[in-house]
Amino acid sequence: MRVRDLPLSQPVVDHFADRGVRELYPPQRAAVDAGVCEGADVVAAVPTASGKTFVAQLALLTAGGPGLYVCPLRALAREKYETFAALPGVDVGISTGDFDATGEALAGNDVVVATSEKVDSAIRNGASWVDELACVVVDEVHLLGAKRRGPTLEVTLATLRRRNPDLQTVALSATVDNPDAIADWLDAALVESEWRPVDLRTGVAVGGEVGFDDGTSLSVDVGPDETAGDGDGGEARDGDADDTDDPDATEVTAALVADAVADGGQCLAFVRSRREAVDLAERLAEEGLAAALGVEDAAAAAAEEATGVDGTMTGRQLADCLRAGVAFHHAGLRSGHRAVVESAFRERDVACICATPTLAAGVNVPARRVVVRDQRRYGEGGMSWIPTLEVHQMCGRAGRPGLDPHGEAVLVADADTREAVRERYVEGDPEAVESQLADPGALRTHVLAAVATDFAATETEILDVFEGTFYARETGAGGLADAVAVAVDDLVSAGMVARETGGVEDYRLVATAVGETTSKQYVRPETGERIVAGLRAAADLPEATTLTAFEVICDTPDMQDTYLGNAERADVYRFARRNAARLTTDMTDPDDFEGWLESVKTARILDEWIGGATVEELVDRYRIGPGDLDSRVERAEWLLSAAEALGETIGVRVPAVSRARSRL
DNA sequence: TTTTACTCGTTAATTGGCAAAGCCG
DNA sequence: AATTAACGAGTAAAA
Repeated sequence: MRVRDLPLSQPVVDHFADRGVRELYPPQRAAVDAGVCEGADVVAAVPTASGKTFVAQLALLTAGGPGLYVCPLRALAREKYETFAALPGVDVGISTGDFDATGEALAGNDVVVATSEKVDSAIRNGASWVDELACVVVDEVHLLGAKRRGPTLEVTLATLRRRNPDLQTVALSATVDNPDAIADWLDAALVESEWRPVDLRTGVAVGGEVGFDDGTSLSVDVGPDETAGDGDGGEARDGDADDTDDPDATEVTAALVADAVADGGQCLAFVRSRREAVDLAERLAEEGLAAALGVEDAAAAAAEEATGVDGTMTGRQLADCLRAGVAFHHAGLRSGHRAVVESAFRERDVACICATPTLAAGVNVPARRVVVRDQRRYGEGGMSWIPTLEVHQMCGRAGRPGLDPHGEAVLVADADTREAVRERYVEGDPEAVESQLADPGALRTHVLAAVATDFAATETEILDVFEGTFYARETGAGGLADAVAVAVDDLVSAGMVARETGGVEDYRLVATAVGETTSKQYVRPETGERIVAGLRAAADLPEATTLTAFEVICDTPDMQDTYLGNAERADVYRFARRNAARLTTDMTDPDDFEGWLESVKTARILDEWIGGATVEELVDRYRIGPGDLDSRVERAEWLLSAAEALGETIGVRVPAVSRARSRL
């Protein structure tokens, strides 16, 4: 099947031909056969990099009206926006929390790219363009199994489809265990495929020996390379002979990376934590990878760029690594640093990125070889195996179409774990996607939204709204009845929703003014409640300052918490005591004292930030990553604006809130 | 004999990432 | 639960 036989305009066909796209990949052909170009609903469960974006473009280009492309990450939204904007004759708009490309009304665009939360928010705020859509494409739809964000995705999609029954729905998923359930939910045709444009072999490494799933094997030299020559024996025995006993996972990883780079291929190495990503990068910097790849100059240029971002310790470490042809990548990095790393890797100026799982789900950075050093991670209830789905996404980054003969994914294990790792990740299937809508917190949020937008005025009508969700299709909406009743009660006692007598049944549910503002500002009900209480308390304080404002917004579930080390606890405690007159919480009062102290720490950081402290100072005074500071500042802006709106709603003015906001 | 360097064992600290407002005619 | 950083004791080598 050829591109020029599809119902696309000539300029579009030429556009694809310019990029070497003339023939369809098998999964794309299957999607066309399923009717993506004729308005059919389709679910495509295919590996990453097997041409999902093209399927999305087909659906959006052939739909008889405006289209919406929903994806989970802002960085991905940007990437797709650029891809779509390159299509001839297509007006594209983008709408994410941090970025509105046009500023002009999104109604005029042929295609809008947005995150799911942004779409949800647009619906709550009554944006008109969502009702005029002819087609919606949901990328990474398996995310509806995610704890917090999954419910948003399924409720949003259900609402869109309910308000617009003719809407064509195309959902793109990673390979999961139950794509048929997702297809069933959407009454869509299922396209399932394991096909990839580049072969992928997956193997398990023990010591320097790798056994791949296709029967081939690979052997690399593991051992400390700083030993000048071997065989001097005698007293130096501890120094250089430890390659005889179990080499540790880091050394095996280093050897695997060095081996691939010697062969001209780039690598990604995944580890468990941020610190270990940095440590591994520094270890690999000793390997002379920049020289092996012949990119010393370009690597030095990238290091210069990284140095230019800021003067933090992290920045210096990154620059040092980049000079050696290595990089690390995790959420503690500022976006400027991340961008340098990503583009340097794509330009082939960097041999290896040592990363936490950020990179697995993020922007496109394919490599010849992927090494997954750690397969377990600390979570609730101790150390646990990383989900198979996630490891598969890491492995899926191996193999650059047209550049590598095949991709290789290597899981590092030891003799004891070899079989467990093989069974779980090489032979094992990814997990099934399960709805998280029954989670009480998620339900409260979406019940409030349904009431505040006038979609529902009774519990029965709320259940109708949820009728179209994945949860309802899997379990039956009736299963939600009790949970919805509890959520309504919670919202009533929180003052977000009121019961009014009259109407068809004996009472109607209406959102209170506070409930409505909370929903429109897109904060959780618990956050709205906390802010309202905090504003009232602040108004009574004799000396409410910006610190007061920060304390209120940091003590909400919408602000991420900041790690409070043992060494700092006493210090933060003294700080809280000193500033008791400016805090809305009585120190003897909070049930969750630890959590509150963390909030105070965050508030303190933000207050020093608006007081003129530099990133460098805050980063080493409070031991947080530079990127963490940025993201907290961003959230604070949002939450302070929500606080202002709520203050106006309840008629309480706290000047400190506006002052804090304007100084951020 | 004193000082420094290094090894080894014990204990304490630390452990992913992600999104969210406004609509102004 | 597991890994690593931090610390301190003990020992060998150097001054």
